[in-house]
Amino acid sequence: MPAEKLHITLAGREHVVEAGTTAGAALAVGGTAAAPDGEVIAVRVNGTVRDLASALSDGDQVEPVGVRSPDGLAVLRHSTAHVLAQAVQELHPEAKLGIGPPVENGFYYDFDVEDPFSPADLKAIEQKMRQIVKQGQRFSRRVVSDAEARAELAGEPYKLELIGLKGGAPEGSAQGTAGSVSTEESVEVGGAELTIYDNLDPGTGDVRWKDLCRGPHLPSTKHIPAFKLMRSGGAYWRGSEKNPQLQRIYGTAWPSRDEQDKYLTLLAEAERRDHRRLGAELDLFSFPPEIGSGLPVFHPKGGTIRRVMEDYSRRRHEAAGYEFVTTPHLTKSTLFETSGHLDWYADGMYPPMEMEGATYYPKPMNCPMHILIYASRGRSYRELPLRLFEFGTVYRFEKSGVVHGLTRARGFTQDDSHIFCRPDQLEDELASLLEFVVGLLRDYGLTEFEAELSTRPEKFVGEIAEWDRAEAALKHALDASGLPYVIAEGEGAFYAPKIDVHVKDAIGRRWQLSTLQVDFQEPGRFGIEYTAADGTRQRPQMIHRALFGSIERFFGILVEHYAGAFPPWLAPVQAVGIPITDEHVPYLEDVAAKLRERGIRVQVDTGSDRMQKKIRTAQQQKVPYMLLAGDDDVAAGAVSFRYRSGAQRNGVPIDEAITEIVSAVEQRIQI
RNA sequence: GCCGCCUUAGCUCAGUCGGCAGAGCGGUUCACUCGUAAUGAACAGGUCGUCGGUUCGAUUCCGACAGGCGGCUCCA
Repeated sequence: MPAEKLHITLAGREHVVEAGTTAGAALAVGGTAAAPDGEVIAVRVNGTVRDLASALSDGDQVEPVGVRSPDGLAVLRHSTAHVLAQAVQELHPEAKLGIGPPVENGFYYDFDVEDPFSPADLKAIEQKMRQIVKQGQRFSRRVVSDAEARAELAGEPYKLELIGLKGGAPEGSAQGTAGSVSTEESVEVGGAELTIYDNLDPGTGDVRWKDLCRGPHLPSTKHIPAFKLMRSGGAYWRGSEKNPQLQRIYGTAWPSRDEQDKYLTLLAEAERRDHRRLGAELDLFSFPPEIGSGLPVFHPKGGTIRRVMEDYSRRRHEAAGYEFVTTPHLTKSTLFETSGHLDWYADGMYPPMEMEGATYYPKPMNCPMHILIYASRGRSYRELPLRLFEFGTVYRFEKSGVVHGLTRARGFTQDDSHIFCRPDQLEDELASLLEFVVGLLRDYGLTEFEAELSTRPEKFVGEIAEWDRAEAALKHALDASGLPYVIAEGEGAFYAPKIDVHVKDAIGRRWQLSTLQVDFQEPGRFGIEYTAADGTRQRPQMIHRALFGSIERFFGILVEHYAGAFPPWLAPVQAVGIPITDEHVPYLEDVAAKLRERGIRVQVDTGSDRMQKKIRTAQQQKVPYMLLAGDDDVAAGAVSFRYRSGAQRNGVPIDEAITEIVSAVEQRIQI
């Protein structure tokens, strides 16, 4: 028997409301129609996000959900996905529905259609969506039985499949890692019961469209202030290559036009910084088709930056007790048979070459070769930790569709290190290693870091006790580092728990860079040992560590981080002399010679352009310092600065100018 | 690898409803010698990605391949 009065808690305060009061109405009673994070568009009842229209029970704890909260944004975006699907089915009645979850910054919906969507189709669909939004159709939830759902969705084979899955209880998908796109099916059939959402005509109350969906949704489409369709592309049904490919439409949706514009501006900024574009504009590198997809060449300017990056890294590694090794690009197959890589990674390797009865492979990784260096003679506990370092170029046959500029190439150079240590040294070694990694990344101008600790997966090699000890050591290293981190349970490789270090770039994008892994596989497979103090043979611990990941990828990330305006110490051309007239060329050549003596990369623009044009050229090349000289400067023994920022400083005595540039380079400051 | 789109001068792009192509920037040369983001003129530069098919004729239409772009899957 339902109570006539309900005792509920609204945003932490007790209230009594009439039976049958909806959550939205109750919130109005409680005076919480607006939340700090925007218009209230849903509620959290006893911890679960629900529609404003949902009914309450006695004793419910009710919290408002503002549109700018993570849950609120998901409701907004998922509701927009419904509008998208409705528009698509109105324009393309034959389209079958896949799923349509919210994702970071937006949403998507998958459709099975005869012909893929063209840009013109997207335009028409967006137009139709605007009509639906303007009409203010109401989202209305209803609970249905399994049989009812199957009857109503008889024409939607994918929805039927999802209803079927519900019985089989799709396991609660782990929340996606940062930046990854979630395809959680729970959006459709996550709850204890099956629900269908109807889109109701605001005037007649007729059902205009419906979808199997767990919800929750906005009260009506009127609450979608800003959205835009972004792109379409193929996507496998339920994310599996073995399934048919559907057509996915991506969109973005925001609580206001301003926020959407801000987001679109950010995307434009990311495009402006794209390392592939800047790589060509600044003459840094290219991918000659004659060489092959994913195989870059570095031009003199890119080569200079890369050399400076490597030189600095080498110096720091040397100071940190690393020893430098070099290994070949090819190896007999036996090496990768021993390591086990041929068993599980042959697809990712370049195909074998037969030579004089032996089979050779280009190496996809350096570790087995470093292990052979360790194993080249007996090792004493006294020489551990042994830290081997190499800029090792590897080749991986990335599938043709995944090659992407410098960030996903087929040939690249890892700043690869393998550290062999005694078990009792593991913890200290990991802690100092992490400190070293982050310190070096800071020197390249990155300031924001996050880490992820990936632990033992279900399938693993080695002893559980070993794993526990290694995971504890990794965790201690993280705690000591002070880095914010998350633990990804069960996300480790089968042979190693690991720490991944992510950085945020200048426009807030996250990149995964460094990785530290404690390997439980290779030391055993290669049978490496050391002689302990008591004369017994012991197996060393092995740590894999790539700091940049790959030089090429890190290079690409730095290009985007700096938008091509490298700090003076990395800039390929650090200063350009710009004569006011040809007469001042010899004077600037003298200044340039003095700078060169101090190790500064300087050029004098002796071309026939006007001085204004030379400034423009240097500016476009993002040269940090422009040194101008005319009659006044020559008379005063000075130069006039123009900085990349546009700021100027006239009549700077030559010695002072040199000191300024040299010290900016030495201190690695950004200007 | 899969779905879709794209490939014309070094770069960015226009163009040809099938009759051997054009601009701007860049390059070269000449003139100009100028004080903080484009001086002017002339010239050079293209087997219209490659191979095959259709056609009297293909840069244009069709196919395959290569390379690129956006997604998906993958990334030891």
